[in-house]
This record gives sequence, C-alpha cells and structure tokens, in this order.
Amino acid sequence: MTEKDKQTEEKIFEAATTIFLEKGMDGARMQEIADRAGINKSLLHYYYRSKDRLFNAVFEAIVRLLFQKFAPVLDEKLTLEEKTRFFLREHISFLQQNPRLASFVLNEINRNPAIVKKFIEKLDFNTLWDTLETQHQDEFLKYNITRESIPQLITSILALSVFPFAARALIASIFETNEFSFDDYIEQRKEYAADFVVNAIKNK
Amino acid sequence: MTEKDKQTEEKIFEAATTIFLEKGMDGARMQEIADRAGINKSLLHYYYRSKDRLFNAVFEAIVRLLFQKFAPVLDEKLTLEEKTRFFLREHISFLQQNPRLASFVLNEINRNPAIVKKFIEKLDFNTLWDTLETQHQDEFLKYNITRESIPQLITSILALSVFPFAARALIASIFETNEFSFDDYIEQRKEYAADFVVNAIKNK
DNA sequence: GTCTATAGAAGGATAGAC
DNA sequence: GTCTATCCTTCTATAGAC
Repeated sequence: MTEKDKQTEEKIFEAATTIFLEKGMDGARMQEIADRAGINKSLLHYYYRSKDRLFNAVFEAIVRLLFQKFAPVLDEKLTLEEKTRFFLREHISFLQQNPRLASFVLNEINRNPAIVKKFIEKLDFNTLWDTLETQHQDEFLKYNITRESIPQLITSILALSVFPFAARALIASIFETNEFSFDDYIEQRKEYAADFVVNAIKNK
Repeated sequence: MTEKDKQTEEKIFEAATTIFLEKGMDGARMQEIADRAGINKSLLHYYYRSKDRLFNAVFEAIVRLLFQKFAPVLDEKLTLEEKTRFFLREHISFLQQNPRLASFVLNEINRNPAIVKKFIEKLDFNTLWDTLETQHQDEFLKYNITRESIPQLITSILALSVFPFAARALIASIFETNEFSFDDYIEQRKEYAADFVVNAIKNK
C-alpha cells in the first residue's frame, strides 16, 4: 500500500466516521461522504466496495475504541468507590468530547443486532464478573452486592453517564428555556453521578 | 369524515407508527407502510400529503402520550420516596410494553431538534420545578436537594429507567451468552432502580 | 489510483381513471 | 375514496477512459 493510498483511505474513513455519526447508517449518503473527503464517489467503492462495508469498518473502529479505552479500569487496583469515581469521570469526559457517540451507538445496535453479536462474542463476561467479585469481595459482602445484581449495578452506572448524552437534544432544549447550560450540567454531573452511585451502594 | 375514512386513516396511522418505531424516519419506506396497512401507496399521500407530515403526526402522538401518561405523577400527594417508586415502576412497565419507544424517541430528537422545540415550548418547566420544590420542601431541605440539582436528580431517575431499553440489544446480547434473561433483569429493575435512587438521596 | 459517465434500482410524489 | 400508471429525483454501484 503506497503512501497516497493510505492518505486517501484515511481521508475517506474520517469523512465516513463524521457523516455516519451525524446521520446514522440510513441517513448518511455516499455523495456526502465523498464531498467531505474531497474525492469522487467512485473512490469510496474502490476502497470499501459498498456502503455496508464502509459502515462496518467505521462501526467496528468505534466499538473497539470504546472497549479498549475502558477495559483498563478493571485492572486498576482501586477500591470500588475509587473505581466508580474514576470511571464516571473518564467516561463522561469522553462522551463530552464525542457528543454524538452515545446516540449513534445506541441507535445502530438496535437497528442491526447482528453487528453487536460480532463484538460481544469476543468478550467473556463471566470472567469479567469473576474478576470484579474477586477484586471487591469484601466490599460486595459489606454492601450486599450479589452476583445477581452486578448487571443492575453496572447498567446503572452506565445509565447515569450515557443517558444525558443520548437525550442531549431534549435536555439542552429544556435548559435553554430556563437559563441553564448543558455544558455546566455535564461538568457538575461528573461528581454528581459518582456521589449518586456511591451513596446508593453504601446505604444498602 | 365518513366511517370509512376513519378506518383507513387509522389503519395508515397504526401501520406508520409500527414501521417508524422499527426503522426510524430515515429507514422507513412508504411502500412498507402501505403494505402493512393493506392499502395503496397513493392513499398515504391522499391522507397525509408527504412522508414528513405522516412522520410528524406519528411522532406528535407519541410525545403527547408520554407527557399525558406521566404528568399526573406530579399532582399526586405522595412523599418524594413514594413518588420515585411509583414513577419508576410505572415508567419501566410502560417501556416494557413498548420496547422500541425509548430508542426511537432518543434517536429522532437528536436527528431533528426542531421537532423537539415544538413540544418543549408548550411546557413550563420553571413552574414544574416550583411545584416540586413546594410539594417537597421539607424533604429537599432534609436531603440537601437544591434547585440547582433538580435537573441532575430528574435525569438520573429517567436514566435508570430509560437506558436499559435504549441499550436493549447490547444488554440482551450480553445476557444471552451468560444465561441471564433480559425480561428477568427488567422485572428486577423496577425495584432495584427505586431502591438505588432512594438510597442515593437519603444518604446525602 | 482517480476521474467522468451512466447503469439500474428504489424512493417519494402526482395525474387521472373509476 | 381508492386504484393503476408513471414521473422525477436520488441513491448505490459499476464500466471504462486516463
């Protein structure tokens, strides 16, 4: 692969990422992607064969990014509270920098479940939960967290982080008419969400 | 409007609701809606003029339903804890019965912010928050809930309810490989989420 | 590798008969 | 009010010149 290839392929990939994030698979147009990449429509097919394959390449990269960015949290030797605070701060900051990501991923996984399985099957969640149970045995006992309730806890933490971005247009619109700022709300949220979870757990 | 009109218009509207919920505005096809309604494509235009207007009619009905179903919660003379438990039980049950609703609404409001404003502008959130503050003055004081933090609290409650459905395909997919059931998870969640919020608040 | 031109299909919308 | 036929546009994808 020559240097020129790489440049063009990269330009296409970046343009596609932008457009797909903004419009979704169904709403995105190959012409728009080509325009943004500053090349001809035919070149998209030359490099990626079809819209489907181009989309899959983009989606795969995004999912890979998500997992590799937050998997390390589990390796950290932190208390449950520290881990929660660390994760929520990092996760909310990450979505803050990529505002369309949450809505995009949530939408596409529901429209095309097959694409999800491809990634899920690579991961071993039983092992992941074992790790959590081992790392935080004492705290789980103390706070009465059972293996059954781990999914409830994890999805709750994710919910507090992801939902504001998924519902961003709605929340921002409400704030606008009430002299609130969405940005301030998100800044506050990093600590609020962490306190919320920690208090919810500790008070069991 | 004759009886026959109403029947056809209703059939179209129901078919459109189903298809739009499933495919979204961009993914939906007029032909598919016509097929499902058991009528010809031209009739869609006869009754609704365009895809846009048909979509708006469907979307408006859904948003109206959401508000009219949950606005009464605020009128109830319940404690903050009772209100939280009541709302979460009802809201999760509602989404349980309409599994595609959460994902659909979240996606469309981000794609078409104009449609959101149309509804938001009708509502007076300042008054709504005043009502909450008045109704629960003692509890707000006791639990240290300020006017500033009301949006954080409300979005947190909504997050715990909505997120599992918005991320349904992902969560269900993970559960599948681990002998968990999404339905059981949702049933549990009605109480788990309520406990979570109540504990988070009380422990401040 | 990149472009122009165009095929081929599908989608939304309308005209006009009944 | 409902249908058939069709227009016009748009979109993905390919052929072929350079």
